[in-house]
Amino acid sequence: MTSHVDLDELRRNCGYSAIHDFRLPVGLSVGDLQALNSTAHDMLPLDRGDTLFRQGESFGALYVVRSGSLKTFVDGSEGDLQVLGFHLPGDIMGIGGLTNEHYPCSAEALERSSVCELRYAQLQEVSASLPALHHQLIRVISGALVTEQRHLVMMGKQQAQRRLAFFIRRMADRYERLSRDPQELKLSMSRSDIANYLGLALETVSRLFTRMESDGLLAVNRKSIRILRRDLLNDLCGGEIDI
Amino acid sequence: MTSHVDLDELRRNCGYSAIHDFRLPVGLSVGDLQALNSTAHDMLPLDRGDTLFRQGESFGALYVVRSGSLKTFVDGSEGDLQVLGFHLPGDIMGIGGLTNEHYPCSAEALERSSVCELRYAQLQEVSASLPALHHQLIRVISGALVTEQRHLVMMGKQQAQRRLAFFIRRMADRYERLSRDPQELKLSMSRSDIANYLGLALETVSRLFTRMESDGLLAVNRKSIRILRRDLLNDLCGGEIDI
DNA sequence: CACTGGGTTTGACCATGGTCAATACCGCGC
DNA sequence: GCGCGGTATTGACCATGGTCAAACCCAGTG
Repeated sequence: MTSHVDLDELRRNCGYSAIHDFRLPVGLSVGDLQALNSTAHDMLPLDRGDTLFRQGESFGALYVVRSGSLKTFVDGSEGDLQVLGFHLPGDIMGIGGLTNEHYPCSAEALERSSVCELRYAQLQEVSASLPALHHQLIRVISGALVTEQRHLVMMGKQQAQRRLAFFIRRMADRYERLSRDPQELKLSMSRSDIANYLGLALETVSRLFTRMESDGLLAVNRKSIRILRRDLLNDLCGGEIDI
Repeated sequence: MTSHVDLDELRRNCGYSAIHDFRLPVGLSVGDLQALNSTAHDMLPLDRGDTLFRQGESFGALYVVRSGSLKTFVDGSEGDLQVLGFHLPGDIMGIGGLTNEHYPCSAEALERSSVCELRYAQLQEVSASLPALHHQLIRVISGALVTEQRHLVMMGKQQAQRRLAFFIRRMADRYERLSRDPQELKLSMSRSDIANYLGLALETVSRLFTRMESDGLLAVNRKSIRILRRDLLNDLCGGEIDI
């Protein structure tokens, strides 16, 4: 088991982020964490619009967000594009590349962000001698799958407003996990990104924000969103967060 | 590497299905395959409507479809339900349960089907001594993630017709992989399942089928679909199958 | 400080596809 | 064979949300 001091030490370097997503409590000892940590390399910070990896590029590493945020998306041969997800600190990216040597989507920074790199070859090496880490890796990948399924459920909700409500609530949940104020969201992505993510038109999203504001549900100011009535938000979502 | 005879031998028992989805060429030797095979247990066949596992149930095993087909779906607390996928022979199910001890969705047979069970405890045991299998497991899970992303891309297509076209084409592709005739689909799921899967209304799907039929694209007879003009189908999808 | 430009909001209009309802079809058991 | 029940098709209607277009706001720049 890990003592507080050691975790705090790790927190300061890149490994921490990895640990955050390799969610504790895990079966990893302090030594294990240090081994894991040794596979993590810091990278130059990304500026808004910079690409971390591009769809089709050959796969080499997983990435963990340290600060800032990124989006992942696939683009079809004709301009059509689908945003797959938004990634906050602690999130792991590039998992889809594990199947077949190539990243199946692109990742782009939404604001100035830093990530660290887990070169897969090294990760494999380390985890070969650490069954706990191996299992943890599997859990993380499977977790990404479940996240994708949640996205799907959101897209299935026929009502536009429910989709957006769902989106906002999940953002708030993620903020809470990061021990940020879950009432006060700072959305780094554009309306158009949100719309695409939800399968809606950009204008619809904009309209819905103003509607929710005039319903007293939110206070919207550009990219800053304050949740005023969480209860009403939950009502809109309909159904609990069971999945 | 595996010789033909050995593969054929395995084909006869449950392991084959697993191998099919643990896609070859893999780094597994014949011995490895037999070890893998030893973890697979046949189960009593399921009848149409039978449940393989239920959302929320505690996770214990992965399942490989041997014959027939199943659907997976999540249901929210109020009647709303989302179909996540349809599973044909060779497909692995239950992967979402790896994250947190519980299946995040339910699985139900669409017709009389047989599956085999890979108890996870045993799988872990075997793969502990087989790095190749371990890596392969990771690839499979990641592959499931990518499949989910493809579903998402389909849901993102704004046009109902494009969604259905996409769906049909992917079904044909899967048929081809199973070396069935990819022109002649036997859809085991109901219109309502398809509609839900695509985020459409059941009536819309029905209408689209008849439209496509009168456009000379398909021949539709209830659950049997014959693809007459694959080229036109591809046109409808727009964009290539790049992802 | 004005100017420019991207992202955003708002409005008006209309098409796509959802809803409700009736009918048709097929398989199955009696 | 007949009737029944579930599934699928078809029709009519209308609401939601997409599209086009204009106005707006703020940030960054000269």
